[in-house]
Amino acid sequence: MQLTRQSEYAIRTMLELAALPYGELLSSKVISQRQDIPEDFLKKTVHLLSLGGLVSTQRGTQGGVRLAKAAEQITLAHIVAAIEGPIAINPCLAPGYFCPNQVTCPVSPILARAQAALLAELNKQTLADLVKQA
Amino acid sequence: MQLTRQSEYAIRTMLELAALPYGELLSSKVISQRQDIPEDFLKKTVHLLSLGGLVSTQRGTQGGVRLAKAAEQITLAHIVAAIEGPIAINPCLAPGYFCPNQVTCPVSPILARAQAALLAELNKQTLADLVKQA
DNA sequence: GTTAAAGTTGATATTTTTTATCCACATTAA
DNA sequence: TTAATGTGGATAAAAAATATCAACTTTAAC
Ligand code: FES
Ligand code: FES
Repeated sequence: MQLTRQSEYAIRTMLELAALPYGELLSSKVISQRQDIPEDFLKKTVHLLSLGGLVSTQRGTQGGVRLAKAAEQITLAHIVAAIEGPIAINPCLAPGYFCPNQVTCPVSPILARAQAALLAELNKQTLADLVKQA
Repeated sequence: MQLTRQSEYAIRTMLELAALPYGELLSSKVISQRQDIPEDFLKKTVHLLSLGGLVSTQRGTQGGVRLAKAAEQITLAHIVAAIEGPIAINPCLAPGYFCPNQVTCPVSPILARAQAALLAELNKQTLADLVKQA
């Protein structure tokens, strides 16, 4: 019932990027040093963020990572989903999975509501809001 | 970000018990057969529920497990907490842990709110409500 | 009293997931 | 041309979750 450490790495990375002037690049190496995250592991994390469309990357000398869209359009839920996949507090609630018991299962509606509430909160504030507060 | 299978076992067990006339015993063995849960693993799960004050147990022949309080006073949140400990979607939010960054950390308030929303939903309906629906 | 049914407890094994490391490669700006 | 950087895949190490085993205690039933 916890976020993985990798999600936390991703959040911290996104906060670093969002604090920069929009469009500016920061290398994984620098991020890993500033945030004390294992460099090679962070690289993969950044790659996941990239696949999720949250950051774009630039190879080569002076390359790095930058936000792929405005910080106003990014929320914690987006970041977590990019790393861990769609948030599902129970396998039965994962998209694409149809549980055979679902019709009679009295638990699943409650979990569904709980999950929706969780998600709603994670979407309430944008990355931009977070940076302002810090 | 998921409930463990053990929590699911616990929920299914509690539903079995709540379906019984109040105070009636059911042995771990029978529950494990009905719900297709490894018996020895279920025994430990039941023990956790017992430590959490949700069920009481009776040793010896004809012994078993029964609800320790009315199904109206038990929610999913209680069950999960008995198995996994206090629900914390992030280590920083675990009771007793004081994160040194908490003062400046912009993420923690959001996670705290998300966690509260999750918990509220998990507490909204009682075990008794669930049994009625099934 | 004996016995068999049950919960208790702790050790250990297995499996799965998460985290970390390593390295060969592709791209690109300087 | 070269050094900095992301890409991608393999592998290892660590941690957590799940499962199994076995010796023990309690207790109702006979
Ligand atoms: S068991 Fe799958 S929905 Fe409840
Ligand atoms: S890092 Fe602990 S509260 Fe944010």
